[in-house]
Amino acid sequence: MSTAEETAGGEREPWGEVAPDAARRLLVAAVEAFAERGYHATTTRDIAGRAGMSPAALYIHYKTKEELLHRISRIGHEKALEVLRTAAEREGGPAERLGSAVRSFVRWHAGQHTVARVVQYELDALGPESRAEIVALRRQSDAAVRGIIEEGVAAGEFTVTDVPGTTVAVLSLCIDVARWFKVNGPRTPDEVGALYADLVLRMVGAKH
Amino acid sequence: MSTAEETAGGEREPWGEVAPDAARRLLVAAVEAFAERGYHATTTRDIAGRAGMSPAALYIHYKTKEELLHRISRIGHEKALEVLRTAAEREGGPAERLGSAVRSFVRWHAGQHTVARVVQYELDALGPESRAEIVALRRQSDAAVRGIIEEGVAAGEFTVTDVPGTTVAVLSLCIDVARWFKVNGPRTPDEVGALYADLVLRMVGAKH
DNA sequence: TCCGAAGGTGAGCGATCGCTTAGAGTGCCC
DNA sequence: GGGCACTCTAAGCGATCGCTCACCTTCGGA
Repeated sequence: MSTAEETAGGEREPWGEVAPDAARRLLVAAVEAFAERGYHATTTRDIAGRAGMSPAALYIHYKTKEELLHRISRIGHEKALEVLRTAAEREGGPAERLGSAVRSFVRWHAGQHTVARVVQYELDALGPESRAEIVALRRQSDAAVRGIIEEGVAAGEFTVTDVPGTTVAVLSLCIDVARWFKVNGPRTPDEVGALYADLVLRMVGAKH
Repeated sequence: MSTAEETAGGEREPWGEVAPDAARRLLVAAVEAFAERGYHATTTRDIAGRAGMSPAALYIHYKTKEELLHRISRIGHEKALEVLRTAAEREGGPAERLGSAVRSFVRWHAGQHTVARVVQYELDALGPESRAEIVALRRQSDAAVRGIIEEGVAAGEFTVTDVPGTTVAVLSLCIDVARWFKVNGPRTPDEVGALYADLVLRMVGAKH
């Protein structure tokens, strides 16, 4: 795998684009709190406390608690989509590209599982217009995966009868990693990614 | 498939064992509310209102709001485990039994997706002792699936290198159905179950 | 040297939360 | 008919929530 693939999506500096410093610290604190307790169970006092600030300081940088969730969701989804696309658009046949996409996407959901948990499981807490924006990003992930599967079927490399259904299953499998992955568990994000890439290639009946 | 397999887990009368009538109505209302908005975003006034009662009536039948979630989680997990085991213990080879187990388990998570959503995604809202009880039930589901896969590998019918990892992936795939399944979507619970059974048999490299 | 913008705090407002209490209605057994 | 257990309601308590306001500090530029 290439170096570009490894660092795509800013896995090293997840929130480097957020400024100023206090706003970034609040956002990082919110990600931790939301991932641990969930959006509704997290208080603004808890977020501010984790960032080493008073409760009122939060409202200098963000209008509401929901805006914090919205910013986290949008940036997180964009990172995940970037990771997926970078791997999906590399050179090679459908099997190589699907395997690479799943490996990268899963590695991101495992390695950044706190962000991923918020991004994937707290969507309902957003208002209608914010949620619509995020759903649009999600559809692009779906289209990217479905595109490779369709290509593989057309090229005779995959044997899939229900392409939309298999696409949903593949994405569901990858996303749910964020729910069960534990940092102190028996597997590294890399190992889970490799396992899942193999499983998905079996699901689409890839010839090897 | 057998009639026993179709009705296992009380898919027709999900809360028939809960008495008296008012307690069951409150529990059904809580399932709906928790599934729609999440545990922490649901108020006791909302639950009582859906059941057509005053807020205070809730505390005649349940000590706290958390006890309601605990009861829902325990009963729901027991139903899901019963569905899984009934299908897993039927006659036939590993491939037939794994396919049957996945089909039934997925059909339950799709058909009872409101219950399943609460049961699978609101676990963190439970206290330590309640959560431990539920986690124990979940381990039994894991053991049931892993058992079949190990059997299939031993019999030379499956080709799986990482049995625990594949088991986690299979269960994750099935459980996450509760998150994305929509009643008015393009597929019935039966259809999703059939699709997923096929996908899982491919994942384990079942010979056919 | 003075000033205004920017970033921060302590105190607290109005609303709403989970939950409790006092008492009323109902049916069943003697 | 009287007593009692059970079920439910109206009212509201104390705590905590998201968020606001008045005020303080810091600092770069004219």
